[in-house]
Amino acid sequence: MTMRRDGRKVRGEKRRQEIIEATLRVIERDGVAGVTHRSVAREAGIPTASTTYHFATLDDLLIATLIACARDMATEVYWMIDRARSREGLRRSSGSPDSGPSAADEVSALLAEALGPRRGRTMAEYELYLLAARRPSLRPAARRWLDVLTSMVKHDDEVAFRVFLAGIDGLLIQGLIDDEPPSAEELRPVVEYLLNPTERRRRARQER
Amino acid sequence: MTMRRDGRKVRGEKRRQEIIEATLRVIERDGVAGVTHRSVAREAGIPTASTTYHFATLDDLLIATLIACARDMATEVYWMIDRARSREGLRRSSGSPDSGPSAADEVSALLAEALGPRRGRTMAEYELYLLAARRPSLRPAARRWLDVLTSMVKHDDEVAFRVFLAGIDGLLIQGLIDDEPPSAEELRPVVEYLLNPTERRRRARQER
Amino acid sequence: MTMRRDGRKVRGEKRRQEIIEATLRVIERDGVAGVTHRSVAREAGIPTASTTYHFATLDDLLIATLIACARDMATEVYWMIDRARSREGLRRSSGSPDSGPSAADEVSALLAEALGPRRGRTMAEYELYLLAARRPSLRPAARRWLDVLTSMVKHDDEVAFRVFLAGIDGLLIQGLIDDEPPSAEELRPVVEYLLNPTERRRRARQER
Amino acid sequence: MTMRRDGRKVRGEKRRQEIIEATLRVIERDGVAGVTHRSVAREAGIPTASTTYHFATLDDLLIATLIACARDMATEVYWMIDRARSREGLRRSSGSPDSGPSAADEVSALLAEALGPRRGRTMAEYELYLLAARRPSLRPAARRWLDVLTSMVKHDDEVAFRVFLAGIDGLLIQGLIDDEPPSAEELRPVVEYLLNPTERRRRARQER
DNA sequence: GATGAATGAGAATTCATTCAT
DNA sequence: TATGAATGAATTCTCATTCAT
Repeated sequence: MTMRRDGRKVRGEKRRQEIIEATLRVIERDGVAGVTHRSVAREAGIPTASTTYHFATLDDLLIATLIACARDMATEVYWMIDRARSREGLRRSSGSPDSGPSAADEVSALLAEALGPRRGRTMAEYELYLLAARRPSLRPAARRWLDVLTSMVKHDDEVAFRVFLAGIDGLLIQGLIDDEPPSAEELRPVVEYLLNPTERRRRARQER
Repeated sequence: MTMRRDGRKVRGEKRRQEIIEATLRVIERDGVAGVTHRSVAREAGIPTASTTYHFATLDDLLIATLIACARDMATEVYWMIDRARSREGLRRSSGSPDSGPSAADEVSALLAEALGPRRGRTMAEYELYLLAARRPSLRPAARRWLDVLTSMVKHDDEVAFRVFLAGIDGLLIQGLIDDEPPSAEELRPVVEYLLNPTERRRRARQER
Repeated sequence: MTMRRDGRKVRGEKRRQEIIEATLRVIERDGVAGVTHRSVAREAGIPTASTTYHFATLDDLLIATLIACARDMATEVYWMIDRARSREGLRRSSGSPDSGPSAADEVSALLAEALGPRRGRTMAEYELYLLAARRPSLRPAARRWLDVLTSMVKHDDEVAFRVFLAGIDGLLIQGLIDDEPPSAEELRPVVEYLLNPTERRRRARQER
Repeated sequence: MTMRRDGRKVRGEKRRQEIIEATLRVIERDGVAGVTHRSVAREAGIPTASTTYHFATLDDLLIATLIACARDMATEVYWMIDRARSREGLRRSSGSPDSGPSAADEVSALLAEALGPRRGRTMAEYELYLLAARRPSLRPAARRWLDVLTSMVKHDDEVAFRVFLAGIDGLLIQGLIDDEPPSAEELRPVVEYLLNPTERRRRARQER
């Protein structure tokens, strides 16, 4: 078994990646409606025929791009949770329960970022949702981040967890139509509320 | 002195309405991407030039349609709340606190309807959100239903109310990418939680 | 015989004038190609149907405008010559042959103005020439200024006069494609030569 | 090692030439205003999309065509002068100063031809002037024939030469709005005057 | 008379896709 | 494999013109 892969294939794969990245940039800038073989080729600085060669139909291109986008998003969520756990672990072992940012702080910051600097990307992700609403084949991709979260977070309170997931989506989509993107501070109380019923309960129980 | 308006203007206004309604049907069926002067004219059974006459650019057409859509939606929410209040008033005066559907039942039913029979319309509304995300001029329209709710419902707990609004949006958009539209029963616990977390908690404690 | 004219007719005539003026502005700005019933109506701030009412076809509109333009131009040339003659008469009677601007100075200044501040108008006039080249009915209008000059200026040297007329047109059209409009100073020697080659030569000989 | 170029590019270039030639025919027939992607395709006997493929915008098409037209014109002027020089050289060496057509004869004949059989082409050239007046990028092309003449003809009298160039343009454009194209005979005296006013006057004096 | 509505025609342009090299 | 050329099919949009009020 040799590791040597056909150089052409490697290059081809690279080209595919370039195209997908260019497509994502186009979606961020102009929305899914702005995606054409030509606009993507223009964005990537390659010949039009190259996009049609690697993605015969526009659908192929869109699906590949949106799946890649969902994959990235899921990966990010994955690492985010992973980092959060590490920190929590450290915190516990060090016996300093109150130091460092709380989960609500972190989530608020992430939402603020999604609605501020990464606004284009967030819009692209919701266009993915909407496209998936019309095309069943895209639905698994659109559900990816929900799935990752669901699988990684232990949720003793099923309902509270579903509310949390819905709340995040609602905050994001509503944040997209605010005239000014909301700041982390503005979002924090709501996020806290979403995150913390359990906590509150736990605390409530401890208080008893 | 008569209020007689120029008959031409009246007919023109009627034609505009027809076009807007046809556009909404196209959006429900094929999404915003499916809207063209031609497809709308086809749907309305009128000449193409008639759509371009009344809405010179595609944007004019989309904006007018989505604003009309938002207006309808807001009106609906308005009446919905109004009916709910009447019922509550009746219930109170009749002294039968437990009869009739609860608020959670009603909201769950509405959501299930939005994701089932009225799925196309719901998708159209979220396409409005997304378009508004890119076009500030559409934002007031996109916020209409939020505004109506905010103005009509007394919310002593600001944060809980914001969570409720976000949660509804999140449930709807997530429901759109479910393979099977969720039933009212599946939605009910989450809605209940959104409507009255404190209550829920209290009950939960009592059950223990 | 009463002077009372139908008020409506008067107003109609005024409207026609407005339209023609707006058309000329459009030609100056965008060329003959930019003239449409609609663009003119837009420019004049009146309903589209008003332009089609007063000028049923585009040709009617263009012809009327270009004839008006030619009329203005001819009138201007007429007064220009008239003023020049008055001045010359004054100068002669006052016995001061060298005071005041020479004919060459004046013509150079006029050309510089036509190529500078009045560039748009000059382009419009040459568009008239070109349109007249294709439409015999416009030719008399296009020849107006040549005719006025021919009829007003006594030209003992027929050939020299024809050279003068051709030279002026040539200078103007060439001036239109210069990157910088030529100044009166740059034009003066050529104009002087066109106006009085014999004189010029004689002087040159005397200087030797 | 062969110079073999990609056959596709060769064919593409050929197609471009065909389109440009068809465009020039359309301009000669109907003027710049008659040029549309469709009319040109019709004239060339090719699909409409082929014109839009090779010249994405109408402007690209017009500019390419008018530049080609200017190139042709300049080339013609070049050879014309070249031939004139050869003849003059022959004449001188043969010691027969008066035989053959004079320069004035030749220029008059050329002008008459430009206003008669080649009228369409001449109009096209002046449409180039006018388009160049509005678009700086076309000006170098529009000035081509002036430049060629300027560079090839030795002109000890700068002013007289500028008058000559302007006069030619003036005669042509005025000839275009004559009801009957002027004959070479009618043009000759003026051309003679333009070519050699000094000489002419001197001769006139000697005759007296 | 003036003007909004209406519409058939056709403009430029863009596109997905196919083909040949 | 990669890419220019090519083209049929739309798409948006503009227009001249007609008609009814």
